[in-house]
Amino acid sequence: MPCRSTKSSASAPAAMNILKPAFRITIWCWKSNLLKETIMSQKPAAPQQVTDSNALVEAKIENLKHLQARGVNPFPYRFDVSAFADDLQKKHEKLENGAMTEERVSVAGRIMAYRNSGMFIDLRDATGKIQIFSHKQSLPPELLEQLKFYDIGDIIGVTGIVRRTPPGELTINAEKLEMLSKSVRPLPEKYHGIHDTEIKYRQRYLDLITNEGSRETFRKRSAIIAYVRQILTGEQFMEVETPMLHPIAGGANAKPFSTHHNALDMKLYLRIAPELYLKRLVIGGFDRVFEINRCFRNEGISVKHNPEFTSVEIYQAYADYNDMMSLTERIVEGACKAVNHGQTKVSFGDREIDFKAPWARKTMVELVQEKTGVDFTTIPDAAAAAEKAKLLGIPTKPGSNWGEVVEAIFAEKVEAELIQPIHIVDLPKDISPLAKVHRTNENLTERFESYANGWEIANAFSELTDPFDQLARFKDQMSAREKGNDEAQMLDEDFVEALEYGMPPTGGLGIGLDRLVMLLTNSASIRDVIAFPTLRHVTK
RNA sequence: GAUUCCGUAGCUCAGCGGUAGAGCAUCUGACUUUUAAUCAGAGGGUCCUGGGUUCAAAUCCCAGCGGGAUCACCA
Repeated sequence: MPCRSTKSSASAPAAMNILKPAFRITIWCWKSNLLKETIMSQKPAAPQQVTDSNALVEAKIENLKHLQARGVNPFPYRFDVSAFADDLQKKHEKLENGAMTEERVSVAGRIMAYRNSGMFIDLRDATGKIQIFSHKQSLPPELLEQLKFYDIGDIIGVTGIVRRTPPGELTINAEKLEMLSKSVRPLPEKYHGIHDTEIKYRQRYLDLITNEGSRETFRKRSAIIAYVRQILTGEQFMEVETPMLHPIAGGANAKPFSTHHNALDMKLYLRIAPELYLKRLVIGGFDRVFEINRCFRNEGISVKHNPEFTSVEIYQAYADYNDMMSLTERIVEGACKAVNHGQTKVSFGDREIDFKAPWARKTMVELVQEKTGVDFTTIPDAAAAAEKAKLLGIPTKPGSNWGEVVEAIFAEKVEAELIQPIHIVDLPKDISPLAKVHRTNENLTERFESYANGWEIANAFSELTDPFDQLARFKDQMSAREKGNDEAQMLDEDFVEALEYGMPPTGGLGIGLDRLVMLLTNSASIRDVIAFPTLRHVTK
């Protein structure tokens, strides 16, 4: 807890005793360390109240009091851990059943199971599980006595000798036990764990304590992000941070969250994309930058959408969208191997997806033609294209431009069938205001979106570097906004000015990391890969 | 936002008009090389909330709250 005040007090320690407990906390903040320790070493108030109570809680509090009565602090400060469960399991993999070692270790973790009146405890730490054996042969009588007051859910430290029991369980023969934190609430059922999705999301810690699958998902999420960082820094990309509070919400077509800065009396938006700031850094001379970023979009929540989500945006000067395709493949294939035992194939539901590079590449209009038989490049007029779409059974919004019509048909007819990884290339200019016009077709841009499992997982362009064209595109977006499209982009004149100083030809790439984690962990919902997904607030 | 399904003990779930149930967890005791430990016993409920129908509602109907799924918007 931050202690911001340096103010000292002349109050004598003795005076503290007459203060009510709640008031003491306030005072802690301005005390010297010495005085703080004096206060903290005082016996804490008898713990009798939790936020709500029942017989199960009371039973644990009783055990806590028993420990205190024996002089045990149920919430001590530290413990010297010398080994982790999984390391021990691996190290002694070949230890024979019934064999002893001479290795004395100290482990710490949560009691997950308690058998034979505590003689056998399953202890779990961050890496895995190990059994603890408490017996009068090695454990002093007073500790054997304390063991009665240990409960499932308590966090304890254990020191002892590693052995393997005759039935084959790697075990520590406890010579010393130490209560490290008393749990006063019952853990969920040990066999089934937490199934209630609401508890899983609102009290993620309970999900993590009880469900190995959830722990594994979040470990893989971390490994995937670590891999992305590793491959990019290995290729001389520089990790940077750009603002999350934007005076203009740019870089994507989306509804922003808005807020207000009091001191500046200024409206600010939570960023919908870091794109325009990252490009400013490229203009500044950082030729290869990336940001693993949280974005915020004030839109619907679904199995694939959370209001805040994580992506990585990458910019590489002197590269184009072809380079970005191969970079996408390197990142995704490599991340897949990193969490999938070196394999490029993963199961997702009843599907198998193979991320092995190179991926297929097809243009958007080509795929639309494959599905509908209509070559929309021969119908460049928006109204005629919309008419054709209607004949295909896909109504478009009135006033849609050509690109929006093509995109709508693509979304309706093609998208869901893009199961194996594929780059959809050369998207319409109308829907790509930050991408460079295609070098051979003025209605298209050098932009691609990568799909897998029917989901967009990456979006990239040869970045638009021409300030005159960029200004024109922004103006088109502005007129779309005026016509009621509240997701059209805002005009960012400062960004155009930056382009006027000269931006090198640049390839830019964004990858949705939550969706990538979903694919690589066989997770059906984005809420299963975001530790604390956005939920409605509930007051208990 | 629309449609639809769900909400019962701390957890996982049965019950679906007629006295509120099981397993785990908890408590008491037994046992002591177990591993979803076992054995004997006990306690534990706002059946999400509020209305309604009925002799009788956890159960049927309506509304609300929360959650899931699908759709729309979107990545």
